[in-house]
Amino acid sequence: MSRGTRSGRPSEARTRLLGTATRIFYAEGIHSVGVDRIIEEAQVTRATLYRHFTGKEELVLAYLDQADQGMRAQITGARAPDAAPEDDVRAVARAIADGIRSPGFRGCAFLNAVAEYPDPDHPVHRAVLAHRQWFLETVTELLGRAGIEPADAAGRHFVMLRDGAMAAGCLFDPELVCETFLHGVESLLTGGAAASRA
Amino acid sequence: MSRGTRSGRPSEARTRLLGTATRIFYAEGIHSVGVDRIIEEAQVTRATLYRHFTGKEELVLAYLDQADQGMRAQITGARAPDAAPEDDVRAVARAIADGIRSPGFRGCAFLNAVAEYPDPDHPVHRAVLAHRQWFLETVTELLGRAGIEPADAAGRHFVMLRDGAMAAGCLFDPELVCETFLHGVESLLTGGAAASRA
DNA sequence: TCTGAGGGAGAACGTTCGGTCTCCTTCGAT
DNA sequence: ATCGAAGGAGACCGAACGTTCTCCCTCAGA
Repeated sequence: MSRGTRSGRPSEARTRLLGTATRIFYAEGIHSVGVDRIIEEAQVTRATLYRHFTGKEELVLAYLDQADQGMRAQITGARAPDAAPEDDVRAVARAIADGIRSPGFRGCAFLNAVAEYPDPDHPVHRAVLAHRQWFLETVTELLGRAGIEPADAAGRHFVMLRDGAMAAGCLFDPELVCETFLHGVESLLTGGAAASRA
Repeated sequence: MSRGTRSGRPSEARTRLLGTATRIFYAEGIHSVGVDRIIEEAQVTRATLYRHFTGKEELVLAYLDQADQGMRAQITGARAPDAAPEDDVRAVARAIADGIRSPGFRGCAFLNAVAEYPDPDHPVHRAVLAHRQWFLETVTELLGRAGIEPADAAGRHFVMLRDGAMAAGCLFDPELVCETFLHGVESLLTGGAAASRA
């Protein structure tokens, strides 16, 4: 999918371009930033952009693809090979909470993107759907391994909590959001016996 | 706030304008639709738009204000004066679920809007925050009346489920989303004893 | 040594953007 | 009867949009 340099790997200008696009798209949205902003901050010329990408849309898709890969790495990194399955779920939840608490958090890149691309047939919209499908399946499998039944309902519940936490994380107090989220995940794991903590 | 006709109420052109803007903004986003589209579909002229609104931004604010009023009406309408407090919560949840299931549902107008206006100082962003604050307080009060303690934590939990449901409602199967949401609300009300239904 | 891709610099393309303007008509209230 | 707001029709503005183009330089691989 990524058409880098003919001879070998990424190309420095392309890396700078994609990195800058990622930072700006995530922080400010997609439709509201023009290619001029991106090429300026990436310190490349207009021609360089269009040598590596067919247009802005492909840049957006590359941005989401990078975010997708980052999240996959984050999740596989959070799982411990010899831990209890429930602890893998907790680790994933903790990783999500850490992201929400981190400075510069601006919500879920995919939920933000899909808000700007409502058309279900649009490539960007489809990329979001594909990512979410993978995430749901991954979480469901993790919960099933942890013995939570029915696993698919639990997976949907987990994703719903996550979506709500990601959406509210940059609109409310992130600490309270994370507390609520982790609490919800815990009661999902223990079957609702975690209503003790404030 | 609404500067309608000098002599009396709304003015028909203004109503058409706001209705069209509401429909298009909700269905397609804000930045990606221009004023030309709106004045064309509202069948008014350019001058008429700028006679009733100072610019596009004020039109966006009016759109969100209308959505806010609609939701307030929906919630006060869902509450029954002589019902048990928990049933008021259930009624609100059911109203939300009905919205998600309805055709043309495209997520939460406020979450969608704030994804396009990340700047916390922007009037549109602030309008979203104000709406969400009202909603959180309203739900928290309802839950407190129902005897759910601590009410503020329960309110945040409810809002988190709602946000997740609204976000996923137009990306997954709405039926499953609603089922998951209502199930989550029920277990919030009964203290986690609602893990029986599939 | 040559060749061709990568990249810089920048002009230019046509389109759309949000917004302002003038001119004319309708119509209700004073 | 008249005055002024509401509205239609449409020209117009400068700016930004995404995109394509030419020209030149550099540098690594064949």
